[in-house]
Amino acid sequence: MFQVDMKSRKSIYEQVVDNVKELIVTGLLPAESKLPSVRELSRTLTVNPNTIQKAYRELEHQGFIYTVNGRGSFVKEREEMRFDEKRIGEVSEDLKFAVRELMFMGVTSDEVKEKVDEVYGEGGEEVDHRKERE
Amino acid sequence: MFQVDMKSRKSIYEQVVDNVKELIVTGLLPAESKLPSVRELSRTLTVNPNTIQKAYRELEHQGFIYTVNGRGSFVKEREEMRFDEKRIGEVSEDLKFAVRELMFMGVTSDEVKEKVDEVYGEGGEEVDHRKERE
Amino acid sequence: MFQVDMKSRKSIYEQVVDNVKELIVTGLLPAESKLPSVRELSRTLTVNPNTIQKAYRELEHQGFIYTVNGRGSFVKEREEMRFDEKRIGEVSEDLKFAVRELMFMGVTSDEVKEKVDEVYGEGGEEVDHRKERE
Amino acid sequence: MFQVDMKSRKSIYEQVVDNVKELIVTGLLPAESKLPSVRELSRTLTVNPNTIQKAYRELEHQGFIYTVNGRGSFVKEREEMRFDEKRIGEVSEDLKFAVRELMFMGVTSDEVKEKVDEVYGEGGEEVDHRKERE
DNA sequence: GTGGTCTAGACCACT
DNA sequence: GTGGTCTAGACCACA
Repeated sequence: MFQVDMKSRKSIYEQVVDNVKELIVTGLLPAESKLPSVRELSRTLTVNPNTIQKAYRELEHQGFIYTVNGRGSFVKEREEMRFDEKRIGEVSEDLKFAVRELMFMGVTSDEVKEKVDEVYGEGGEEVDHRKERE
Repeated sequence: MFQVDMKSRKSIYEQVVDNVKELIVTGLLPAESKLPSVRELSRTLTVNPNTIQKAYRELEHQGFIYTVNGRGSFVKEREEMRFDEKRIGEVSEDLKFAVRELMFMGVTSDEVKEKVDEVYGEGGEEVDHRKERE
Repeated sequence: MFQVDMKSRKSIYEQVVDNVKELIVTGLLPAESKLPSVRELSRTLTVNPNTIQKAYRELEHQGFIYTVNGRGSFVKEREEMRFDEKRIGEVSEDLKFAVRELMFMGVTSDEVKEKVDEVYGEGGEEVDHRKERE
Repeated sequence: MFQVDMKSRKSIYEQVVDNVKELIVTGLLPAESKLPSVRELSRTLTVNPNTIQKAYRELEHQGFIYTVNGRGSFVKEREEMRFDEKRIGEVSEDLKFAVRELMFMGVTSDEVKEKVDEVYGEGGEEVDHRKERE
């Protein structure tokens, strides 16, 4: 479930951030579930606890998790993720950056939109919980 | 035509690389056209020549330009550039990662596609490379 | 009447301290009234008794309550509490610090004062202590 | 200009954050001015470079400064501080917390508002630059 | 047990 | 020179 690639160009803590984010966004880590403790994950991945803590703090900054001092870190409720215009702006920039590169490599606008639809297809059943329960 | 943003978190050499790529793909720098010399561009942008040197080496490495000792650097013929599927796959993953996060924050599929269109709008008339190749 | 937020970054014992203070200052816990016993409150809030113990000690230390062995803890007479100017000065500095940041972010003086009024609204009828002393 | 109190209950990095923030908000560190380098400030204050870096990163997260890799950290233009609702919400909570405590200690609403006005008085001439130039 | 902070010291990339 | 990352190991507060 958790993994880092020591050979990656991405820094370790960044990999952890993206890793956890992915798990949350795809629903594998549901709201209110407890993340592994800093020490535990650091043992699992055999990296320094400080590195994990840095990752967790970043996730907190980005609004994905919350941390309680003597108890651990937990996934935030989606409802409690305040609608964060700033963060949306940042991610939109990342998006555009990737789109530019794809355009650049000859990928058409329609092909990109197909990829977008794929994602909205994956998470489709997660988007509106009420639908599922009916 | 050439510009760098001193306030960006991106390193200067990376900005130069992206900048030149952009100019090539949009056709502003056509095949076989000569790039400014390292010294010249370093003066224009008021950055260290080493930085430009590094950017040109990277562009050569990525297959966009070629350098002839004593004469300068030139844009390759498009036929000689090949965009590998591997890179497209990697960037597609980046794209999906951003899309998932936007979806998670409540951005709709249509809004994402609007952003995609904005990028393809920037690029202008050069949107579909295949046309040219025909 | 008593409550703690398990998701808060504030430590539980700090929350209990603030909670009790609030009840005292708003008059919901009048002078000489008995506080719930450590064990009772720890059951009510489902937290460790040590945590409540610590909170009560802190409240005693700050001069809000007093404890009689074997009988329990009680709210002090207001005349016996004294709020030192030093503490008021410190909190005033915190206040100004926050106000400066809000000002910096473009929040107007009137908007800040609205927020102040909201707080004084919460407190209700107990707004002006001097009245009582007369 | 910069200082930390090793005896303070506040952590060192938090003191640095508040310290720098204060300098920025009061205009002593104008937009685009360069902050001392991580290493330099760490020598000045005789604390570990990591501690300073943590403080700087926090300031970046909060939108007060920006950092360029090989060049250093700089104060952001006020205009570039995107209107950050989330941050305003956080600081508003800090504000209310202080107000509650003041209310609690018998300070009247009007007295609090006086303090607010003091701050807006200090920074008054900074608020609208155009006024000054006329 | 948990997270939070701090130090000392190392290595890397970019300018 | 600059910041960015990482490690090892220590101490504290809180539950």
